[in-house]
Amino acid sequence: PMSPPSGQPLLYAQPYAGLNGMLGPPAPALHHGLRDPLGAEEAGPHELAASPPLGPPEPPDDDAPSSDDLEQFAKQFKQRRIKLGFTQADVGLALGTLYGNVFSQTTICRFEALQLSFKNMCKLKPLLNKWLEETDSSTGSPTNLDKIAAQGRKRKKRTSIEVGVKGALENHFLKCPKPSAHEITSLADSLQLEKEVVRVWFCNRRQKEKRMTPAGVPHP
DNA sequence: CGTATGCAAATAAGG
DNA sequence: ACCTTATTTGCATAC
Repeated sequence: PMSPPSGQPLLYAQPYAGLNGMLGPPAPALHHGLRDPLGAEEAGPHELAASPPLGPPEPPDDDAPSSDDLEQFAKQFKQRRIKLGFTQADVGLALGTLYGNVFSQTTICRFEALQLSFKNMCKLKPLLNKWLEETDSSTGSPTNLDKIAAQGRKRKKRTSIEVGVKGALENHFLKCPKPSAHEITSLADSLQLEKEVVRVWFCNRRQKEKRMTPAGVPHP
């Protein structure tokens, strides 16, 4: 009586590293040795099949990389990156001033370590590949024209909420998990936070709550 | 110093 | 305009 269809809350499954035998209904217990302090949780049979070149609504180019392709690319990317003398942070920044989306050192790090979801990896690969070509090739790339910042920064900077403020929010949450728009505005004002930040905080907090409370507790 | 990670903001997509 | 669920990122800080 649980596990709704396609229900896979928290934790991203490990996409690649094709080590999953495709079968084995109730016989997991096999995990590769990787950084995975948590995890060890799986419920959704995820068929990681290489999407064939077939596809109805396939956007422009962009073939469907296989897990192996990604693995290989990531490895090669890191190797070349280092050879060229760039740090992960450098790359993340370059992507920003070059294509508009900045990425953190963290993300580049995870890409190289294949620690992102399959879909996410596919999305970032073209970007990193382009940077690599741009930077690598052209030994003689004359003066690298660092374009204007062109802050196409699309993503909002992550807000760091102070512990004290966090406590206050937590307090309110206990009293009322779903405050009205008005209450949120008022709370945001008193805590000196943007209303949107507070609204999202509650959304995320509710999500966390569900995650912590396994289904149920039907009748205590 | 550059890299790896835990926790969790911010976002995406369907209501 | 806001919620929910699922995911993508990244601040902070531990290696």
